[in-house]
Order: sequence, then structure tokens, then C-alpha cells
Amino acid sequence: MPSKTIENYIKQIYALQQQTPGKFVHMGRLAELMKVVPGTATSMMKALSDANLVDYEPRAGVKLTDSGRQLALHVLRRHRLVELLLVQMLGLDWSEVHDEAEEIEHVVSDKLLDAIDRVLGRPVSDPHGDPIPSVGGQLPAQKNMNLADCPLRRGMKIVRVLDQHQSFLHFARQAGLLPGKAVVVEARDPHADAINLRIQKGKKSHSAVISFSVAEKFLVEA
Amino acid sequence: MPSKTIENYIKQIYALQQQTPGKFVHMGRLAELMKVVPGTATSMMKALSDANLVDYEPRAGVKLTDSGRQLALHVLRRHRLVELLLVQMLGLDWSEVHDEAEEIEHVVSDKLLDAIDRVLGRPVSDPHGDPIPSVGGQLPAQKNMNLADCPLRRGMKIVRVLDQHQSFLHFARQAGLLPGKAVVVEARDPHADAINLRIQKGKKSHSAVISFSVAEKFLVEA
DNA sequence: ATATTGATTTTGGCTAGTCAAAATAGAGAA
DNA sequence: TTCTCTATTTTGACTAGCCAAAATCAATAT
Repeated sequence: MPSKTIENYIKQIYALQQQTPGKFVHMGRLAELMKVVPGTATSMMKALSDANLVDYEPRAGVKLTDSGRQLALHVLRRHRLVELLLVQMLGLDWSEVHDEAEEIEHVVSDKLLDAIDRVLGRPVSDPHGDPIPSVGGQLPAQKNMNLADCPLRRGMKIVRVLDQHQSFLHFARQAGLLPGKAVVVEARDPHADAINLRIQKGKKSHSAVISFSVAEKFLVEA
Repeated sequence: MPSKTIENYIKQIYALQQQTPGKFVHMGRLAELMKVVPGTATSMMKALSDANLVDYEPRAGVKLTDSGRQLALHVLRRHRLVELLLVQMLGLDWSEVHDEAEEIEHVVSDKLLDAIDRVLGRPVSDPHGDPIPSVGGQLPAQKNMNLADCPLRRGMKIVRVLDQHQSFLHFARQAGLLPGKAVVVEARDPHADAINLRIQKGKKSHSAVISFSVAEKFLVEA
């Protein structure tokens, strides 16, 4: 079994590869996000390469192999099912489950994972709207718009929040920007880096202003 | 935070101290149960002694300090609440939850633990009848009889099963010897090392024969 | 009082994962 | 083409846990 450390490196590489598909993940960036010095990342990548989890090109970077991607998706499935369990069955707040799941994801057996999947009713996404990979490691292709590029003055529904930091999620909830909520982009001003929103809250609605970089964190559909 | 390894040593020492209260736990026995060589146990005990979790007397053994016992009970609380969660909310079999909980018990935060405790309705014992320590580390004193020393021909109720090995629990269930079930000891023959039981199963009942050492694993009350 | 025996401790060495700091390679500037 | 700068890699060292095997202690037998 891969250690918790290995699973975390693989998960991080997977996330970085999503940002720039096809490109190598560089040691500097990886080390920074894993909070280790670059030399540590280098030696770890050699180990992962020996384990056939990554392709490592010296001075270029790494890419996940098929089995590396497989592992990443398996960890992601554990993480997201655990998050949903914590929110739906144990009543934890959606803003705090990410950190809890970060630990638990490494100790969930396949049998337990299936039990969780069953009691939750085979869900397809977690509390933040992130899709849950299938047992076989399939991830439904989601090509969503976000609040920075969706049509203006049209009713949109939030389907996913990309930033899982606790403080950001607190802000998101306080603003009413939760998965499932309806929202309209009323105007965008690139020079001011400002986007005006109207957010539905039951029968009422209120407005809010966010920057483009924040808007990109909210995926929406019509 | 104590590592998973430390928590496991402390838990094991606690269990051994329950068997022979007041006495030192010897390195040989501890090493055997932790599946390490004796030298490893010795050096670990020095570390735990430095951390003020045990009192270590060279060539005599160890005893838990107050904070060691505190830690043991905290781990036990996590273990037993997790077991109950797995059985009651996730539908896992009581015979397999021990091993799962063995891993999960090391990654459950206080906040999550309280959430589990809450949704389970502040339970006092786990699926095997083992009492759950309080948040403060209190354990209700249970002085139960067992099937080897309880009165003959009297209706008894099983309250706890001490052996958590999967195969033993399979046997226990198959024999109908689960916590909550009614049972009568019909006869004991020390020379044959045999105890005759009559086990209630709904309206019906069936008989079984077990040895004294097995009988000691079933705690009962009138 | 001495020798034997068995448990315990010590010593040296191993792996996983990490850091600090020196060495090196490659991309771009001159 | 050569120099410089920055990212990357290498080297040496550290901690937590572990094992193998030699050394030591204490209890018992002689």
C-alpha cells in the first residue's frame, strides 16, 4: 500500500496537472505546495518513478503514469465520499470537512468506502460540488462556465466551489454562494476587476461584488 | 500530538495493565504483542518515559503515568465510538469493525469525535459491549460475572464479548452469543473443561458447549 | 560462592522522509 | 560564443521506528 506521504504527493501532482494539462509539473511548484524543500521533492519523485507512479524527466518535471492517475482518483474518491459523510450524516460544517477528510482519506478501506457510498446513495458530487470518481476511476467530464465568463443577466446555478480553504468557504456561505444557489451576473468591469452579482436567497435576493479571480472559483450552469 | 505508533504502545500497555493491575508490564510480553523485538520495546519505553507517558524501571517494566492512562482512554473512546458508527450508521458487520477502527482511531479530531458521539446519542458501550470512556477519561466500573463463574440454571444476559478477533466474533454470532442475548448455564464440568449452555433465540432455544477459557470471554448479568 | 540461564539492554545498522547547503545544468543576456 | 542567473539535483545529516546480534544483569541452581 502507498504511504500517506506518497498519496499526498500524487494527489498534489494530479491537481497541478489539471491546471496545465499535458505539461510537466515542476519541482519548484510541487515542493512549494507540499511544503518541503525542492531537494526533497526531487528525491521523492525518483522514488515515485521507481514505483511507476510518475514519469520523471530530470530538470523538466513529472507527469502521472496511468497507475499514478488511478491512485490519485482513488484517493480523491475517498476524500470526497468522506467529506459528504461528514456533512450529511455527522452534521459537520461544509467549511471544515476538507481538513478532516485530508486525514481520514488515507485510512479508509475499500469495504468501508463502499459502505459509505451505499448509505449516501451513490452520490456523484461532494459538498463543494466536486465530482466523485467512480470505483473504476472514471471522472464525469465537467466543462462548466464560471462567474467570470458566463452570460450576463441570465439565471445561473452554482454547481461547484473550487477553493476549499476554510476561510474562503466561510465567506462563500456568508455571501450565499453555495452549490445549488441561483445567481445572476449583472455587470462586469474588467478595469475595476469587479463583478456585480445578484444572489437569490429564497424569495429575496441581495447583491454582492467580487473580483474576477474570486469569480473563477465558482462554477455555474444555466 | 502523539504518533500512531505511540498511541498503539500506550493502548497495549493499558490493556496489559488491566490484566494484572498494579504490576509492571514486562518488555518481553509487550514486545510480543506489539510484534517487535524486545530491544525495540525497550527503546520505545525510554522515549515514552521522556514524554512522561510511562514510568520505566529498567529490567522491571513500565506502568502508565496519569497522562499515559489519560491518552489510553482517549484512544479507547475514539476506537469504540468509531466502531459503533461503523455498525450503526454504515451497516458494517460487528465482526469486522475492530480492524477498521484500529486505523481510524488515530485520525479522528476532537470535533469529529463529538459529532459522532452526538449522532449516536451519547452511547455508553460499543457493539461488543465494551464501555466507552467519557470525554474526561472516566470509565464506568463494570464488575461483571462471566459464563465461567455465574450461577447455574439462572437466566443471564450477555453484556460484553472480550475477544475482538474476527474469527472469534464469527463464532460468537453463529452460536447466538451476542450482547443482549439471554443464556442459561446448565452445567459445568471442570475435568472435561466443558460448559453446557442453553441459548435463547427469540421463542426458541438451542444448546452449545464451550470450554472455560472461552466462557470467560462472555461477560453476563442477571 | 560460583555458574548457568533467560530476560533485558545496548550497539550498530536499515528505511522513509525530511532539511541545509554545495554542485550543476540550462535558458537567456551580453 | 561565453557569462550569468535561477531552478534543480546532489550530498551529508537528522529523526522515528524498526531488526539482528552482542553484552549485561539478576535470579536460580550447584
